[in-house]
Amino acid sequence: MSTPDTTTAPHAGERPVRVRMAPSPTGSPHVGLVRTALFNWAFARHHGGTFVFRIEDTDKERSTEESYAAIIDLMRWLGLDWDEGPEVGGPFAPYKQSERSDLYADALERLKASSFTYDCYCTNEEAAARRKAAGSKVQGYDGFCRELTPEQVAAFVDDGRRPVVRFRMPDGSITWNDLVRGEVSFETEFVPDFALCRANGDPLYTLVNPVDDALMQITHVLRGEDLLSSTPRQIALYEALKAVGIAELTPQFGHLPYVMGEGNKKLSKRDPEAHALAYRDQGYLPEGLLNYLALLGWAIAADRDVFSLEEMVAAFEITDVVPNPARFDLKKADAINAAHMRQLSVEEISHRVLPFLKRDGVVGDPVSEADAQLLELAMPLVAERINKLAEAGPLLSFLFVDEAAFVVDPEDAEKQLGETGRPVVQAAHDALAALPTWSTDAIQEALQAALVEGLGLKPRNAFGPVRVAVTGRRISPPLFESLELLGRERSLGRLQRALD
RNA sequence: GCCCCCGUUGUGUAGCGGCCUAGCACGUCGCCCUCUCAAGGCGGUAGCGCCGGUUCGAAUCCGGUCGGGGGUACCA
Repeated sequence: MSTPDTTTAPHAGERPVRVRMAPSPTGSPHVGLVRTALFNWAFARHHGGTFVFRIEDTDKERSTEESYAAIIDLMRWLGLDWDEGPEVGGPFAPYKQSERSDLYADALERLKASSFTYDCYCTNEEAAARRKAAGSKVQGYDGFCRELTPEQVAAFVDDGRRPVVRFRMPDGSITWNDLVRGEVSFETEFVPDFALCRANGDPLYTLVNPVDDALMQITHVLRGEDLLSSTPRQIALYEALKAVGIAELTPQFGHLPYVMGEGNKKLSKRDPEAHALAYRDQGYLPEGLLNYLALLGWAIAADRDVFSLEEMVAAFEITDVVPNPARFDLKKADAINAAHMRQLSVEEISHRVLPFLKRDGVVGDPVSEADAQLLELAMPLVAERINKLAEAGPLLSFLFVDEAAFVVDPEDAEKQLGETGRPVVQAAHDALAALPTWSTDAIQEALQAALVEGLGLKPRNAFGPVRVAVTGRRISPPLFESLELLGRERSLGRLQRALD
C-alpha cells in the first residue's frame, strides 16, 4: 500500500476537534498521564473541540477499580473536565472498553469477512523459532499463515489448534505528518502482520484502540511517543476499517515526548515523584502541577513560564510541542507551584489550607468557633511563607494545641534552651509578665528592651530561645505576632515551662 | 541485529540563515534585606554532541558520525 489517500477521504483536520485520553486503570496514576491528559484537554479547549475520556480496561488481569477511582479523582482534582466519558456519558457510550465487547466482536467479524485479515495457527514457539532462524532482518511475525490452503487449515484444526486473527500489512511505505515530529515514515516490510485478538477470541489493544477511536470519531490522537512505532499498523488498520464501514477518517497523530526520571530512564512507578496524586496530598496546587507539567515540552513564551490554565488554553498549539524527552525536575515543580501560591489571596490560601489542617489534626472537623477566629488572625502570618498547602500545619499547630499536649522539638530545645538560653527566657518572661497591654507592638518593644538592650544580645540570639520556648520550633511565624495570638497566659506558661 | 524517534548551560526551554560575543526560568554560588523560616532585591556560574558540506554569513539548511531512547508479543 502507498500512503493513504487523504485528499479524497474526509480529512481529520477539517472536522470539529475530538480528542481523547485513554488510560489503562492499572496502578497509581502517573504524572506522564497527567501531562498527556493536559495536552489533549488544552488542545480540545483551544479549538473549541470535544475532550473524550475513555477507560482502556481490556487487560482484565491488571485493571483495578481502585486505579479507576484514582484516575477519576485525579482528573477532578486537576480540574480537567471531560465532555464525554465515564460518569458523564455521551453519544458514544459506554466509555469503558470492558463494556464494549460486542462492538469489537462486530468489528472483528467484518474484518474477517474481508481480505484484510487471515487466521494464523502458529504457536508462539513456532513463530519465535522461525524468527530466530531467519536472522535479524525479520521483525515480528513472518506471515507464515498468510496463504494457507484449505487442506493445511483443516490439518491445523484437526490438530486442535485455534487461530488468532492477523492483520495483513500491505506492501509499500506508510507516512504521516506527525503533529509534533513532522513527517515520519515506515517501510511496511518492517511492520509485521499483527494479531487483532487472542486465540480465545479476546480482542487485543491493537484492534480495540483504533476501533474505539474510529467509532468515537476521534480526529487527533495525542499520545506518548512509546506508541510511535504502532502508528503505521494503526494507519493501515484504519484503511481497512473505512473499507468495512467502521471508520470515517484516519485521525492525525501527535506523539508527545517522554517524561524522564533520573538518568536516561522513563519516569517509572517506582520513582516517588511519578505518582500524580501524591502532589495533591503534599499540598501542591493543581494549577501549579499542571503549569509545571506543561513546561515539559511546551513553552508559552520565550521569557515566561508561570501561567494560568486559561492562558495555556488560549496559547496552546500542538505543533509548538517539542519532540525531545524532558527530565522531571522536582525543584522546578516546587518553584512553579510556589509562584502560583504567591498569586493567591490570603483568603484563598486559607480556604485551601483548611482541609490539610483538618487532615493533620491541627484543628477539629468541624472547626470550632474559637479555632476559626484564631485561624483567621493567624493565616496572614503563614500564607506568605508556605510553598505548599500542607506546610501550614506545622507552622500553625503551636497555636491550636492544648497546653498539656504542647511539646518542644528536642533538637531545637537543645540548641536554643541550654545554658545560654535560660537567662534569655527568664528575662523575656519577666518583661512580658509586667506588660500592661498584650499587643504585638508592646510585646516587641518590651522584648527589644529587655533582651537586646538589657542583655546586649543580637536580635537573632535574643529571640531564638523565646521562639523555641513558645512555638516549640526554631521555625515559626513572626514571633511578636505569634505571642499576641497565643495570649498572655499561654505565652507566659510556656516560657515558665521552658525554665522548669 | 533490524526499524523508528531524539540531541541548545546541571535541568526545562527560546531560537526557524544575519537582531546570538545564544534569551528566560529552575538549580547552584556570592551579596543585600531580616526576630526564625519563607518571600524579595542585586550579581556570578555554566550550553549549541562531533565532523564535513552549502552560504558573504549556520545553533538554525544538508550529509555523515557519535551518544541516548523506544519498538521488534496471542502487553498496552
